[in-house]
Amino acid sequence: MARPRTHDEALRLKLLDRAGELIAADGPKALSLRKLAADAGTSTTAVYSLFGSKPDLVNALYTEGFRRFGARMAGTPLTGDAVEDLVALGTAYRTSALADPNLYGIMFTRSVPGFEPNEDAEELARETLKPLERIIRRAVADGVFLDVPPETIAVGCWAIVHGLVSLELTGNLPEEFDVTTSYEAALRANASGWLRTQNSGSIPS
Amino acid sequence: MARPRTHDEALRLKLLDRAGELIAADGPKALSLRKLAADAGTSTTAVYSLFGSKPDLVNALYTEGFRRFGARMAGTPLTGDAVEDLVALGTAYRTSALADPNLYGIMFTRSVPGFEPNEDAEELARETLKPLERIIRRAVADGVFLDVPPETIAVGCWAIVHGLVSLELTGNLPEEFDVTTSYEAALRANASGWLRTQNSGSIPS
DNA sequence: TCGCAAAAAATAACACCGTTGCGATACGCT
DNA sequence: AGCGTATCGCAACGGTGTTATTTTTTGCGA
Repeated sequence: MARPRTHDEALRLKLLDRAGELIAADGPKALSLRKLAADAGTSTTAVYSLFGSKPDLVNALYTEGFRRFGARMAGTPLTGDAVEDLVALGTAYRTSALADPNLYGIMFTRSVPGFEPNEDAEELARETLKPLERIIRRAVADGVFLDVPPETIAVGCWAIVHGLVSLELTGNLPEEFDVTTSYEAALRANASGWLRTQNSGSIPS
Repeated sequence: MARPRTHDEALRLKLLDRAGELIAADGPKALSLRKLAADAGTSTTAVYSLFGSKPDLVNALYTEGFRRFGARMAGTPLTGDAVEDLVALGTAYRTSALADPNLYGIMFTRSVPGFEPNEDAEELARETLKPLERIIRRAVADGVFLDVPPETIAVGCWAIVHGLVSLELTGNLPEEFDVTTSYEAALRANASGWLRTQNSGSIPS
């Protein structure tokens, strides 16, 4: 039997590229397969051959977003001081989000209605949080942080950065708010809250 | 000249009610004006007479959501202990969100693409956070919390609850995760991080 | 009471969307 | 070389939000 030619990799990249631009420019609502195909000089059917459907195309964007995000996280220099390192990772997280807010929306706030990441993509997403977990696990083992399940602390740290960034991106922060300074203070307060020496007994394990 | 009759309030409530049900059942994507009108036994144009557009209808849902949410927040009993009260408010926040996740999405995560709340709705939303600010302002004034701008602390507290709830609702938490317990621990750790007695000098004002 | 201006709502159209049959095409393998 | 199949353009289907037009309903002034 005959073998098909391989998928057109150049067209695939071009579509992903244009899709990213469309979303970055006018939000996820503005990503239409017809506009995308016209921009790329092809037809909507090509998208279905290359990706399967619109959600599958978004899944590819999601994956690429987490690849870049993971690289940024893994590349932040660490000092060994748990609190400082958590602040540093949190700052890298915000930098990533502000660099492409609409991509952040796809990755973290389900901003494209029909889309849910597939299993591979979710696995990749989980992988990017490994540096966070490593820091926390060691701080707990060293007795620097409270003796609670490291996942609990990790989720708490993820939540504060995600919450702050979400509020900032959706415009829910006060007008005269010094975001950068307050962001760092909130991260440091949150991380400090898990310190063992300062909270002996105040948080149940 | 002739005076117009007032808007049909019964139909207005019926449409809002059905819209809430549709969104609660199948998510914001499933809210279609045609389905909504058919359900209510009317036509799509009625929605335009009563609300103006689909985003305006969502704005009404948003407002109603914040009215209920604000009542829940204002109704939580407080003890006077800042940390405990912040945990209590945070728990009420989560309870509210879990009661109607899709409404929460409209209110806090812009889950309906074209929609942005109008000025009145945003003012009402800000109003619901007043109990939070009151607690923090007093704790700072009493020297219980660090001497940083109360808005900074308020945003941090809002961010942790919003972050945790968002992660839970989007299914980003680990499988075997005890949400309720960890949620409370994270809230308590975050609030404790702002205590003055335990963090003297570690956070810049 | 009645009529009339104006608001409300229905009908039907428009432009757009994601998706999918259907043909035509171009490519890899025998 | 030629067959078979994956790929892709065309056109259609059912759906969306919105709007122009027409009809109905309404409440006040005569």
